[in-house]
Amino acid sequence: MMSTRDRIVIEAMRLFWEKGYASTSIADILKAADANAGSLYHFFPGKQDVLTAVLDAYQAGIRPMLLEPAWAGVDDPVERIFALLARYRQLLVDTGCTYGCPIGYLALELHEPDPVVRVRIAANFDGWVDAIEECINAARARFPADIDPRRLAHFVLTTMEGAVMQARTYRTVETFDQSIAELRRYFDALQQTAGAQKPKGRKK
Amino acid sequence: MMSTRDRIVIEAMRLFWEKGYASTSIADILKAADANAGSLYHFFPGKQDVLTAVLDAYQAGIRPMLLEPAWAGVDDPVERIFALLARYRQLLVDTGCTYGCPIGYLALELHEPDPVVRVRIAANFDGWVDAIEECINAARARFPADIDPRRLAHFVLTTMEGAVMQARTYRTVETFDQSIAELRRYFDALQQTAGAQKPKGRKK
DNA sequence: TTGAGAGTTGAACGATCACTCAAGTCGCGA
DNA sequence: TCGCGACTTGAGTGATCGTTCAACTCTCAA
Repeated sequence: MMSTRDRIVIEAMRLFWEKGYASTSIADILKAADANAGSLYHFFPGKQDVLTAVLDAYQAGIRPMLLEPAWAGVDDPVERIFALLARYRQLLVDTGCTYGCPIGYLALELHEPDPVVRVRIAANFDGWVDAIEECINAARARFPADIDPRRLAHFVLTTMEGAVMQARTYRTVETFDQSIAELRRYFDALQQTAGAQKPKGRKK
Repeated sequence: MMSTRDRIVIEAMRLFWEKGYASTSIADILKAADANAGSLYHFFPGKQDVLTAVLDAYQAGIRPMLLEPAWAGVDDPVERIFALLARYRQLLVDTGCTYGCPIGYLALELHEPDPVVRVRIAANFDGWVDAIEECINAARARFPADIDPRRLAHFVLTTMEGAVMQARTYRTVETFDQSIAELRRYFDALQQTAGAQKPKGRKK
């Protein structure tokens, strides 16, 4: 059976994702988690502590909930990067281009966040970038020697977050697809420069 | 003399930029604009109408307040793109990496915004992308024939917004600089492919 | 001089916010 | 069987939210 604490965190994850942090009231969380105010404040000193628990839960879920499903059946490291991006595309399609990356959402909403919160958002980004960097390093030989794998990995995150933001604003996956297409072209150009070894398994 | 209505819009622009829409109260705006509640509601039916007025003001200011200062003394169209990005970099530096693009901020904060609001955010993005597209078209001969100028312009916006988001999260311009550096490398690769005509005036 | 409309004043409204707390239920070791 | 700590209950707190409104001042055309 799921504990009250877990139910609160899970429903808060969903609500922060759907409505944002500021627009989600404690009452919203309590109703969704079928709990009372006293229970929530028994586990969490305040609303912000619910947020930090949510961010910790996201971070813990990066590999099992995000990367592993996205990478199932995809072996080529570079294709894994684009498989992950395709995952976000699917998220946009499934929600009518209204819900994007929950972390990026919180990153922009909380303008002057408590360091406790900001550090956790940064940690989530780091976990994501780590995964991309692994892929780039696994295909290191295909890229020019002077590229910086981590810098390029950050650029993939930059593209994803920016593309999701535009897709949500325009309510179209088209802008998302076009940004990813430009990123693909950049990757192709990089790999072409280095000599284009074993480009295997590219879809479509 | 500046009218009460103008003062309200200008202070609301600043406050929405600094604290976000939801976190800015009517009382905040009234205090900053030195006005009373009745005056605000004389000009605006509600808080959301203040927001639409702010978005209209941003859109009207794109050329005179953003593009013209950024492009002063920069003639090369491609360098104008990066001069505009440098403008956002300066904004980050001046504010200790806390304030980024006000439109991107609102775009993510308002999750299921009234169409009236969403259309205005999209219009702001469009105005920005139009400017970039003009630059690309002005240097059309330097790029491969099969690139889509508007698509590439959207990609510049994608990069800017994503880079600003990360800079704010990490509280460093470094991540911003690195993303822009990757974009520069992409532009260089594109122009190299097409034959590299007249690369003039690149700084540093 | 007068009247009317534009603009201003600021107290007050009900709703909702994050949060508190005294009283209660429950499981479990002693 | 007892007692204690973990957890739950839900009414209630003051603060703040967006918004209303009747009364007021000011400007200027008639």
